[in-house]
Amino acid sequence: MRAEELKGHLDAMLLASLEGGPQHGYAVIEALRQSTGGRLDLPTGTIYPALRRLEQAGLITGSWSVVGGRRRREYRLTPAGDRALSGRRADWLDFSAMVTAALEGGPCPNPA
Amino acid sequence: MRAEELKGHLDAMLLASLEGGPQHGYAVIEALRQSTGGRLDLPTGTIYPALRRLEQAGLITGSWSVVGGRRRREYRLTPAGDRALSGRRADWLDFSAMVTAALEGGPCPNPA
DNA sequence: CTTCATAGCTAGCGTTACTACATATAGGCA
DNA sequence: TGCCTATATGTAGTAACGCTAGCTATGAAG
Repeated sequence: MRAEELKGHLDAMLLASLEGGPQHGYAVIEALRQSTGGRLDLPTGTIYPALRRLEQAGLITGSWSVVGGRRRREYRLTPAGDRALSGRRADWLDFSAMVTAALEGGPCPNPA
Repeated sequence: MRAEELKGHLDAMLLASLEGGPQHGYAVIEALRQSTGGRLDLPTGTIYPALRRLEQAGLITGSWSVVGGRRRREYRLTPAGDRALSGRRADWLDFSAMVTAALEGGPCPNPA
C-alpha cells in the first residue's frame, strides 16, 4: 500500500513513531514498516520534508549526531508535539468513524 | 469536521451515497451530512468537480433532468463504479487498519 | 573498486479539496 | 414590485500534500 492518501494522517503517524523515544528519519521509515506489518513503506522524499514540516511547526526538535561515522538527525517530540499527537489520535478516531459511516450509510436501503 | 484530509476517500464516499440509487449533487451533500451525523458538510466547490472527475473516470454517468423548474444533473453508478466502490471499501478497511496500527504501534515500549 | 545499506537532502510534479465567486429558478414576505 | 432564502450547478484560482527522480556521502562487503 502506498501513502498517496495519507493526507494529514502522515503527521500523526510520524509523531506516534517518535513517541517511544527519539529517532532519526531513516529509522522512522523502518519503524513504520514494522508497526504496519510492511504495508506502509514510505519513500525518503516523503519522510524528510514531512519531518522538517513538523520541526518548523514546533512539534518536534531535531539535533545532529554522528553514529558509526554517519551523521544522523535525531528528532524528538516537544511538549506541543505530544499534545498534538493526542489531538491527532482523537481526530483519527473521529475521521475514521465518519468515513466508515459514510461508506456504510450509503446503501442501507433496508432498515429491516 | 472538514474534509481537508479526505484525499482519496471522498470518491469512495460519493460512490457509496449513489449506491442506494441515482442522486444529484446537492442531494449527495445532504445525504453525506445525514449519514455522518452532520459531521461532514461538503462545500459545493468540492462536490461538483469531484462528480465530474468520477464521471470522466467512467464510474458514474450523469443525465440532466428538470424537477420543479430547476435543472438537475442526476448521477448513477456504472458497473465499473460499482466494482470500484467494492474496491474502495476494501482499501478503506486496509488503510484504516494500517493507520490505527501505526498510531498504536508507535508507543508500545513495554511489551510486558 | 564496485556495489550495497545506511543516512540525508532538494526540485518539481500531479492530485486534491478548498475558497470565492457567478449563474439561475422557485417561493415566501413585505 | 423588490428582496431574500433555499435549491441547484458551475468555474477559476489557491494551498497543501505526498511522490518521483535525482543528488551527496560514509561504511562494509565482495
